[in-house]
Amino acid sequence: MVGQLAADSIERRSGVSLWRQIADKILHAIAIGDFAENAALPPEVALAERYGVNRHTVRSAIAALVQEGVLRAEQGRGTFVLSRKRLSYPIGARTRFSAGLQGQASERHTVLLTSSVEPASQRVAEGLGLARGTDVIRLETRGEADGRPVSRAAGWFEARRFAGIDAAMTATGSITVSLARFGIDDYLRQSTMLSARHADAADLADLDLQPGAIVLVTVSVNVTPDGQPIQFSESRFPAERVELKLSAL
Amino acid sequence: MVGQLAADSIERRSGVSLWRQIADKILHAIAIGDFAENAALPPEVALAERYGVNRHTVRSAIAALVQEGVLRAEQGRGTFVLSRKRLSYPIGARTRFSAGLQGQASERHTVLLTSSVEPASQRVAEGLGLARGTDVIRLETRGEADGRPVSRAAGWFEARRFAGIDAAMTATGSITVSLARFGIDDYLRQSTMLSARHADAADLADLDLQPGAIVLVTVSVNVTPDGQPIQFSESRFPAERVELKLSAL
DNA sequence: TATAGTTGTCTATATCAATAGACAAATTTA
DNA sequence: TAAATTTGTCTATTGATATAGACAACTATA
Repeated sequence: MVGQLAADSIERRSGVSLWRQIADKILHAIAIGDFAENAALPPEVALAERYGVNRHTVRSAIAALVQEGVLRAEQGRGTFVLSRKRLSYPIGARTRFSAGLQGQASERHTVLLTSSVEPASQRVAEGLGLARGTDVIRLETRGEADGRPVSRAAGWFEARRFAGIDAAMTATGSITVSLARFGIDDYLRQSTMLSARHADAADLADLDLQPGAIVLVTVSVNVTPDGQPIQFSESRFPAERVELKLSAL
Repeated sequence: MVGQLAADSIERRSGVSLWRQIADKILHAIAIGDFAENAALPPEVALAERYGVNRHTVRSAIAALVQEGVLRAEQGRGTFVLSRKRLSYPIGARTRFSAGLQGQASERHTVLLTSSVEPASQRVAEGLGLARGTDVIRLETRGEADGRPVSRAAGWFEARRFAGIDAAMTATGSITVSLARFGIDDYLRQSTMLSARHADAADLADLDLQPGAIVLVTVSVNVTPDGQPIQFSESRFPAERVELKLSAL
């Protein structure tokens, strides 16, 4: 006996199919460490009995997770866990992407996907303390750990002050280093709003998720030590691969 | 024109039904303030066209939200928004339940549901720095704002040190005040782990949710100013009614 | 080698989810 | 009052979801 899946029941006529709910439960069990890497899942008939559903329904759930790269099924042997526990992503006053993931993933980096200049929307202007419509630079980035996307972020900077930050980001691959080129040696996370929702079409593509997944969303403002706003950002994290560790803000 | 719903598409064959996805989108739009209280939703045919689905599918989504108490439909007139924006629940070093919700809800309180003594599980023991199996008191509470549940928490305290905290909680209705009776004038949130998942059967009952809803889950340890653990807790928040505001120390 | 245990595939059936169209009922507006 | 707009109800059909049972294919082990 290796792992223990939650025995609580599942909901019918909920708008969420039974196989999706069971897949979520298996993901959760793996995420909290109920199954070690390469551990065998209970046989399909046992899972079916535990959740009170047909074996084929369990198979649908497993098929989705195999498709997702979480499980590996071997005929005659069993079904095995491929992926490790969720990454624990730190959120704090001095959160820096790669620093906090040390020891959890052997390889990690941030990719700049697109950059553009646009007029500040209402919320971006509010966050940065600018007039609405002021030109801002938008950087779209993706954070990856061991080749899997673990975050997708959009960051906005005042265009006049940070002209060329997109090039710096491309060259250095780091927001922190890029900001240093503009004389920002230190910055703090001023405020963070946190919510969760179902992944939409953009999330599915950006984070390589399967439909029905859940994303955590943070909206935050970074400021200099003297309180001057420099960056407004919205980040999305796949809840099945990441949990957030709130440290001293 | 009053509100603006996200134009992005919805996912078919995802394990999450179209009506559930549309209900989620409407909830989100209300939550971020796209619709004022008592504002009219676009007519069903308009919504159906926007999402590329049949009118009856939109009606299923609306029916679920009416059932949930979020919308009110009036034949011949339209469909109207009942509930306000999400509560912004503060999470910080000194988070106290009711203090942070001032101004967002006219009435708020914490109800003690059950209390019991049990041997500490592995994670509770770890969090409190006790040996596994040590007796701990478990308090189950529900936070309500304007009559609607906004949180459901389980808190564990060392039984020997905090004997009678359940009675104090019943009498005072406040964890903070109860702890003061044991000489704890101040305490800090040491660490918080944050995740999100689909609501299970217990969440549905505890938080008065509809199947398919999403809950935010925090697991945290409170300590005295000199670092001594006093409380281990797990809280669940309905993502459709609450967002978390991570504040500074 | 035989047997038990496991995943894979097939057929069949019932129920839920989604589409389609028509019209009724209530409200607002011209 | 008449017309336009909107929600409510009904029937019918299609596709996805879930159940049920049987058996094949593969693996490990007695």
